[in-house]
Amino acid sequence: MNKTNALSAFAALSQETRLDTLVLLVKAGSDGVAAGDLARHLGIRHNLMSQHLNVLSQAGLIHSERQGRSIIYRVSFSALRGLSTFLLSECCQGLPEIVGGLEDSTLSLKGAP
Amino acid sequence: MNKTNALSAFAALSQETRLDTLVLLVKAGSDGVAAGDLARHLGIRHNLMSQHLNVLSQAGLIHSERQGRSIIYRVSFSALRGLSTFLLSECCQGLPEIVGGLEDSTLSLKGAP
DNA sequence: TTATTATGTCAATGATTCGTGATATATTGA
DNA sequence: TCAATATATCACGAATCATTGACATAATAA
Repeated sequence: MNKTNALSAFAALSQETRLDTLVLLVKAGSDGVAAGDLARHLGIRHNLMSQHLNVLSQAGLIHSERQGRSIIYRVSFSALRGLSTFLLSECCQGLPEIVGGLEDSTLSLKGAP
Repeated sequence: MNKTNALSAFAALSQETRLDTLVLLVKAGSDGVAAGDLARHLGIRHNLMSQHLNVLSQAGLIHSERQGRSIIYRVSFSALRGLSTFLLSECCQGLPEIVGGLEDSTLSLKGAP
């Protein structure tokens, strides 16, 4: 994840519908979610959904795969990991004042059932 | 850091000059940097710099303080920490596939001289 | 094949954003 | 006080973005 990728990713996540979409896809995990289901969940039209999905795709944050007449979208774990690393290492420079102890606040989630 | 704050922060960081500005301010730490020095460093006009600084301020990512005729800008450690937590916990849901082992890649920086 | 379902693409429009030029405010020094 | 320095604000045009409506494509079912 270089600066250009990160800029695209930040831009993609700066829009509420797209941020909501990403969270839905993260929660769905490797199952993924069909484009239509995403649109229904978010209460937006299918063509607008399609365009937002395209932005997230271009940013490399999600991938898609056709399954029958549906198209299943899945989050890219590696891209999200890359973005997280970029934020912590490049932006925050790994400063303890910022990232120190961050592990704990995320570990609490990781341990939850 | 709630969703609205995070959206503003992502928007602020989706522009190259502003991302560069934030990194400069993180590197400067609690010393901060004067607005004019930032503009000179980044090779942009002072009024454009001022507007970008305003966007970062509105997003809560930086603060300013007048010092003589200069205005010193400093990064908000807590805001950056909040944004990092939001990304890891809310967006990535603390999934091990994404955030597992992230500590190590940032710790390596923290330890560097 | 025809109809239906699921999704994508294109063009248009209003809203927002980026960068510039001109002007205004605050601080310091002569 | 007057001039210089440092920064902010305002107004403008160009560019980009979000949303809509209309049309296109792909897969399945009748």
